[in-house]
Amino acid sequence: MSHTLGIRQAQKQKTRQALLDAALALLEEQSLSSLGLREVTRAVGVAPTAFYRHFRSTADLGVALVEEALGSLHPMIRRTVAGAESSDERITRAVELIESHVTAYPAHVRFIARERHGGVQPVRKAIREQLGRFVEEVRDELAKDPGAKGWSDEDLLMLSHLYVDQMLITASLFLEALEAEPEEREQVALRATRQMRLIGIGRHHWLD
Amino acid sequence: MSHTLGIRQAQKQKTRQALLDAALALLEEQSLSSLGLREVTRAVGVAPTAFYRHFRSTADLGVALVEEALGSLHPMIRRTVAGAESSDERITRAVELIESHVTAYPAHVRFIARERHGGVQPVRKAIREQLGRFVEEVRDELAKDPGAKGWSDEDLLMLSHLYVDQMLITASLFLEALEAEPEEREQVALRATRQMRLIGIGRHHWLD
DNA sequence: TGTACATCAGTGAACGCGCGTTCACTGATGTAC
DNA sequence: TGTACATCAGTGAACGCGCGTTCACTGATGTAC
Repeated sequence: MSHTLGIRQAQKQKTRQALLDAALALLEEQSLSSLGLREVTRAVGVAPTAFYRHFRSTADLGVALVEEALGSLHPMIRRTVAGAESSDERITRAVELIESHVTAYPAHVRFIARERHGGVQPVRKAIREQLGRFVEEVRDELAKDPGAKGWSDEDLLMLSHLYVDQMLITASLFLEALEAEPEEREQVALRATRQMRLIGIGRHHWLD
Repeated sequence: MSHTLGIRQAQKQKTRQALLDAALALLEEQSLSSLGLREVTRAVGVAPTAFYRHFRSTADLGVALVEEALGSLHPMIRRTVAGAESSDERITRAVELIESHVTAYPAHVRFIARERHGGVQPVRKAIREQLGRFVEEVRDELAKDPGAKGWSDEDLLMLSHLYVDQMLITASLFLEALEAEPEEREQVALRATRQMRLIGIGRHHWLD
């Protein structure tokens, strides 16, 4: 499949992406379980029936959005954790990375935070699976660290869950602070940094 | 107001509670933003218009549910944190308390987890306010501990946020594991215990 | 290159349905005397 | 205690509206020769 897409395929992909983008925008102010198929097509400017050429239902579209949103998070998480010892400098950099990701993809972050425990089961499942993969990746990263010597696999998993959850919480707080005063964002950053530092200290003395 | 409610008031309260209960049950499988007023009244067995005698809208009902759900959580959180040093025994007891609360009030816990980042703004706000009060209560509890000597208010707040978020995450994991094998619940308990222990260690060495 | 046929993304009319909200109402409960 | 009037939680009909889904369609794009 090295040749360019045909005109027809290219146009289809474009419409599909427009549906995803419109849905994501509409989801800033509501949950997926109340998102209407006609709302989405109206926003894009196509007939309601065109929706079915791309998705079976809004739940199906939601699952596609999970891939899109967490695909864009993937590289960030690895970078954030890589060599994430308790060094203050590294923690600061990690928090900055989270903040810049939220600034770059606020709608994606909001979507994941909202639907992680939302009312649409297949979407919750897709998010759970993706986050599970993140946890494993973080564990693999942590295992590489010399400080992980003597740690059981259970211990490494416990810590990577803690890190992944902490990142999501921090991302969600940055999101809330996006339209607020810069001092509020700074406060979120400071608190998240302290929490990461405390976790780092606990990590350092875990085997004492 | 020491006398018993009149028959009329008592009946009204009963209907109101029936609406809240029915809504909570319906919210196990959907989000508040897609919950219909007619759904709720149908489940209770009253006319749709009766709804307006109690709530302006489903969002208004949602705010009432927040009070109900987090009111029932209040005593638990204080008990969980009181004297929450890193002693393993106390951590184990705290995790057991969370598990038993989730078992006793699964629908309330699910509602809060779902709507904390959900699509209905006034409900998100109500949850944020209640959780903010929890954070302050936990901070006050922590400040009493002798180990908190030398801690700044910022540090205490940072830690109480960490504890409150950790409790919510753990509650949500217990919820997911409710209908699963007992081993899965046990695994959630073990992991949460280790995480609390790690946080406790970090807390202990914070001022080193 | 040109022609004849196949594919299929998007259309537009039509459907039955449940929604939120209004309104005037009823009849049990509450209150004043 | 009894009577006459006020209150108000719950009713039921009616409304206009947007929903998801079906269906036969169109016309640009793709393919075979």
